[in-house]
Amino acid sequence: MAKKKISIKDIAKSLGISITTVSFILNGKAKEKRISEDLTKKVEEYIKEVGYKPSHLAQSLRLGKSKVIVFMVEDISNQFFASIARKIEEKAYKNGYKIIYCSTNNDPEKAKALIETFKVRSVDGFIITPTPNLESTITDLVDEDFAVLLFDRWIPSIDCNYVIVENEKSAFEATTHLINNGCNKIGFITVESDQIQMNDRLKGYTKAMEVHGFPKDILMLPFQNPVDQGLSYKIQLFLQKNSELDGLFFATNYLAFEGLQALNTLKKRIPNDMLVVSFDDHYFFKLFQPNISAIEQPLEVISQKLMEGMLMMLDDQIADKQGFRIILPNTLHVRESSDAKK
Amino acid sequence: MAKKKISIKDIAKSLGISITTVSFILNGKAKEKRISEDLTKKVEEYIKEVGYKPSHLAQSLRLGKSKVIVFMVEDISNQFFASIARKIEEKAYKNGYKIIYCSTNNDPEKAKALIETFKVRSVDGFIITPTPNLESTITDLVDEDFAVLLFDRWIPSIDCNYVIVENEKSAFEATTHLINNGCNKIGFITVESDQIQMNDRLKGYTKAMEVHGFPKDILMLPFQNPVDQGLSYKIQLFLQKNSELDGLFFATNYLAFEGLQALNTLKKRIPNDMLVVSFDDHYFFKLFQPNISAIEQPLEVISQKLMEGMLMMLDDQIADKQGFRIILPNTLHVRESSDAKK
DNA sequence: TTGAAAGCGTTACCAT
DNA sequence: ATGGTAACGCTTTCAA
Repeated sequence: MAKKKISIKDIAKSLGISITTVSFILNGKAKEKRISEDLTKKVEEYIKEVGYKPSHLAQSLRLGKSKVIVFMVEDISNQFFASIARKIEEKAYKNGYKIIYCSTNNDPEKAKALIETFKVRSVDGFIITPTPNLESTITDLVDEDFAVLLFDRWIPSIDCNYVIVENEKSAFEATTHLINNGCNKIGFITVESDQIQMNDRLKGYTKAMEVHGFPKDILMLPFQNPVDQGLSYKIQLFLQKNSELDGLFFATNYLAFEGLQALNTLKKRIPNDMLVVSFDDHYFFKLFQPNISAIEQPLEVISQKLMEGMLMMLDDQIADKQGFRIILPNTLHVRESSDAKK
Repeated sequence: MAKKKISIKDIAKSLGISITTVSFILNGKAKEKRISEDLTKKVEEYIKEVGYKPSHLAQSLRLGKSKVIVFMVEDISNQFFASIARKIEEKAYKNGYKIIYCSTNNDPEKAKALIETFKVRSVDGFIITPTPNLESTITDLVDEDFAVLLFDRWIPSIDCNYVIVENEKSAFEATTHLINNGCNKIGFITVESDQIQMNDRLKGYTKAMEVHGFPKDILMLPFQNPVDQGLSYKIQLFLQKNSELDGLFFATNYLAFEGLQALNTLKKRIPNDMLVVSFDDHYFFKLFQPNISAIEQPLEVISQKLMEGMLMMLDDQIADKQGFRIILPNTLHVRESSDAKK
C-alpha cells in the first residue's frame, strides 16, 4: 500500500533533467541560478502533482543541522513545565523546529545520559532545567557549539545563557507582604535540594525576616519524586511544633497543596488563624476556599524569551553566544488567604 | 572549541583498517564475520578512547528508521496528557526511542499539518489522540506503513489500532452510583464536541437514567481552548434553571473544577444539597473539601499498553498491524462528595 | 542556463 | 578474516 517515496532523483529522471536543477528550484535559487521560468514552473507543478516532500533526514545529514530542539526539564508532567512546553512547542513549529522532550527527574546521571544521547549530532539546541552537578556537561555542550539555554534555574559557576525569574526578590516581597498584614512568626516550607531557584526563594524570605528582626522557622522537606504521601503529615508535625506561627510561605505550589491539607487536618482556619502565600501560582489556588495568594511566574514571557534566545543562538545572531541572560519579574497575587482584613 | 566530530572513517584511517571492519565490530557482528579478537578489542578500546558515538542521522538515513515516535495529543499541558507523556517517554528511552510531542488543540487542520510534517520520512511511529475529520489522514498513515496507535479516543470507521478506556461503562457506573445514593435528578455537564470518548460518557449517563426512568438534564458547554472564564457562570445558570437537581456528573475534571466554583457561588453544599462525581480523577479531588468522587483512568496501564503496542508494531510483531485494540477498565473512587450518609 | 560529481556518516552486499 | 564500494537523499562547487 505504501506510496512509493519519491526523491529528487525520481523527479529529475521523470522530467529528464538533472538533480541539481531540481534542487536549485526547490531551494528557491531558480532565479539566482538563472533557470528558465518555463522549467521552473514545470518542475514546481510536477512537484505539487506527485506531492514530493524533501527528506529532512538527508537534509540534516548534509547540512549538519537537524531543526530539532531538546526540551529537558525536571518533570514534563509538572504543570509548570507542561505549560511552558506547550507554549514553546507552538513557537518552535512556527519556525520550522521540532521539540523533543525529556524529564531528568532532577537526577544528574539521567540528565547526563540524556544529553549524551542527544549530543550525537542529531540535535541543534537544548533548553534545560539543570540538575545539580551538571556544570561540566553543560560547559562541554556549549564548547561543542550547541545552542544551550538554561531556564527555571541557572548555574552561576559557568558561562551559559539563561532565562529565569526574580526568585529572591519575589520571595522577599511575599514575605514582606505577610509581615505588613500582621505576621511576625512566618514559617517557610521548602524542599531540601541544591536547586538554585529554591535557595534564592529561601534567601528572599530570610532577608525579609532579618530586616524586621523576626525569628525564622524553616521546614526543609526531603526532595522526592513522585511527591510522597507523608509530606502533608510532616508539615502537620512542623505546624504542631511551631504552634505560634501566624503565617506560612510555601516555596512552590505542590508544597502548598500538601500544607493546605495539613492545615485542614489541624482545623486551622485561613486567614483567621494563619495567613498563607505560595510561590508558583496555580489554577487551583483561585478555586480553593479561601483563595490562596501566590506568586505567578510569567509563563508566556518565559516561553517567548526562551524561543527568542534559542532562535538567535541557532542563527548565530548572538556574537559570543553568551549575550542572552534574562531575568524576569513575577507577579504577586494577593487573595483571601493573606488578607488580614477578611 | 568544538571537539572534532569523529566518524567511522576516521577510526578506520587511524587504525589502518577498513570502514567495513569497524562497522561490523560496532554492530556486534565481529564474531559472525569472524573478525579476530585482537582487532575487535583494539577497535573497541580505540572507540572508547576517542569517545566515538555513531551518527543517528546517518543511521536513520541508511536504515530508513529514525527511532522517533510522535506523541500527538490535544494539549500537552493538560494534566492527563502530560502524565501519559511522562510515562511514555520513560519507556521509550529505555527502548532506544525518542519522543517528539505536539498539541493539536483539537484542530483538524493543525493535526493534518503536523502529521504531514512528520510523515516526511523522519519518524517511525505515531501515538495520536485524533481530532475530528482525521479519518483519511490516519488511514493514509497506516497505508504508508507507519506504526499508528490511537488513544484516549478512537475512530470507529477506520481500521487502526488503539488503546482506550471503558468510557460508557464507567459513566454508567458512576451515574448508577449516584442513583443508589438517592439521586433521581442528575445533571450531566459535558462539552460540545464530536469527541467519541465524550459521546460515550454521555451514553453511559443516558443509559443509566433511562434504566431508572429518570429525566435527563444535560448541559453541553461550548468547546474551547483555553478554558473560558465564563464556563463557571454558564454552569451556575444551568444550576439555577434546574434547581431541583440533586446530583451532578461532570464529564471531565476541568468541567468539575468550574462546576465546583459555581456550586460554591450558589452556596450549595456538597454532599448535603448536591452529590457530585466527575470523570478523570485528579490530585485536587482528594485535596478539595469535601473530597470529590471521581473515575480514575489507569494512567500507568494506558502508557504501558501504548508503548507495548507501539514497539510491537515497530518490530513488525503484529502480523497485519491491526491486532492491537485495547480497552481498559477505570476505577470509580467514591469519596465524600457522593456519599449520602455523610 | 544546466549538469556532474563530491560528500555528509552509515550499512551491507560482494569480493578477496 | 577483512576490504571496497554502492546506496540512503540531499546541497553545492565547479565545469560546461
